[in-house]
This record gives sequence, C-alpha cells and structure tokens, in this order.
Amino acid sequence: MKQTPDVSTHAQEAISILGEMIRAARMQRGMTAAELATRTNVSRGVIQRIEAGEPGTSIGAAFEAAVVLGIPLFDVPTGTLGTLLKHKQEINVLLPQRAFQASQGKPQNDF
Amino acid sequence: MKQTPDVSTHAQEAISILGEMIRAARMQRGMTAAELATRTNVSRGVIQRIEAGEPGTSIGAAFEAAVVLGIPLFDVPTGTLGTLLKHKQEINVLLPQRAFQASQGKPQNDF
DNA sequence: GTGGTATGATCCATTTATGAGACATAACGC
DNA sequence: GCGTTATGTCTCATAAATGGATCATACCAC
Repeated sequence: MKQTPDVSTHAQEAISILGEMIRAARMQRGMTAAELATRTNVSRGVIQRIEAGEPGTSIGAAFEAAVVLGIPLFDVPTGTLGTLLKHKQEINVLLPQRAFQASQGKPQNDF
Repeated sequence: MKQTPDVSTHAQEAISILGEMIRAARMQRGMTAAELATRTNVSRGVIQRIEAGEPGTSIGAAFEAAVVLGIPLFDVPTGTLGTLLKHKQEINVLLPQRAFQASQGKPQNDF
C-alpha cells in the first residue's frame, strides 16, 4: 500500500510473514524496536518498515534482524551455510554454465 | 566484498544461499538472467546482484525472483500466508502489545 | 576455427531507501 | 487518574540502489 506497487501477492505475503516473525520474536524477547535497530545496525524506521512488510527494504537489514533474533532463515544451522555453498559449487560442474533460450522448449520442473 | 561491510556472517550466508538457489533454479529452467529480470520487473543488474548475494538489494526483488522461479520461501503454499497472518493476529491478543525493557530480566527463548 | 549469445563488470543519471528528528497515540506501571 | 515509554507516522537531507547502456570474456553451436 505504498508508492511501490510492484511485487506479486505471493512475494508480498512472504515478506509480510517474515516481518511478523521478526516482530513476534522481538516481543517474545522483551526487546524494543529501538534496541533491535541498534543490534541490527540500522535505524528504528527500518525495523518498522521490515516488520510492516514493505518490499523496498534491503534484504541485508531484514535477514540481519532475523539472525539477531535467532530466527532460522533456511533451516540451516549457523556455520553450515558455507559448507553447503561449497558443496553446491562442486555439483555445479555437472550442470551447464549458461542458460539457453533454445532449451526453453522443455522446461524442467523438479521442485 | 563491496562498500557495504555491515552484515553478519550468518546473514551474509543466508543471502548467498538464496542467491545460489535462485541461480540454480533459473538455470534448471533454461532461463536467462535477462528473462528472469523481465519476469521479476527489475533490471538484469539486479538479478546479478541478487544471485551474487549482495545484501544491498531489496527484499522485494529477491523474493519476487524466488517466487517467479517457484522457490518455496517459508514452506508455506501459495495463498496460505494470508490465513496464517490472520491467525497470528488472533493469537496476538493474548500477547503483550509492547516490549518492556524491564522484562529483559527474564529473556524468553522458545525457538 | 567463426558466429551468436549469456554472463560479469563498470559507468552515469535518476529514483529510492535510509538516518535523524519530531510528533501524536497508545499501552503499561503506579 | 498521572507519568513514562514504545510505537506508528511524518518530513527532510543524505546516502545508496536501480535502470540503462556499454564492454570484455566465456560459453556453446556450427
């Protein structure tokens, strides 16, 4: 509901969910928005915008706030993400390095 | 490794993971970065920054790209997030509306 | 090998978010 | 009731991201 009418409903819902999770976790810890802002190295206004689910906020600030509150972002414990990244790079040698418009004929959906 | 040296290691890893997931999903679908940019309503440079894991990109663009590629963000199916939000608001009446510095004496960790 | 194309990186002008401050409202303790 | 404090919202100057273009490199088809 701002002058940024450019994200889909699903994406907006995901952003709002993250904001609500951050707000709930912050209040469960008895932490004020100002204190969370200090710990996150952003201003109080940014915390409020994140909790309000505004899509224009930076992903760094939002994820940092979640990490400060101990919210698991991708069900990956702390310190494991680097290992997962390296493993991904290893298996990446088996995949094509570029995308081809010609290969769009057979879209792969394995999610 | 940019002029934005202000996110923690864990948050940076989470952002990088999301970027790698987006890149992998895009390539699995044989989609070019330019095409993903068009579908996401952003420029190609933003897609590259998201895939590179730069924390300065907007959460709206990053989540929108993930949604376009069908990546589940919070293990919540499409359309369910709104219901979850409403349910959260219902149970919120049982929780304190504000945070208190005085209540920091007993931090609650139930994650 | 050559040609076509995706990618990564860089530049600049413009749009936008951010930080800081102030204000009104509302919630809680007393 | 009153005083204190957190929250939500607003404005403005500054900092930063974005869009668009260009270029070099690397990949794949031929």
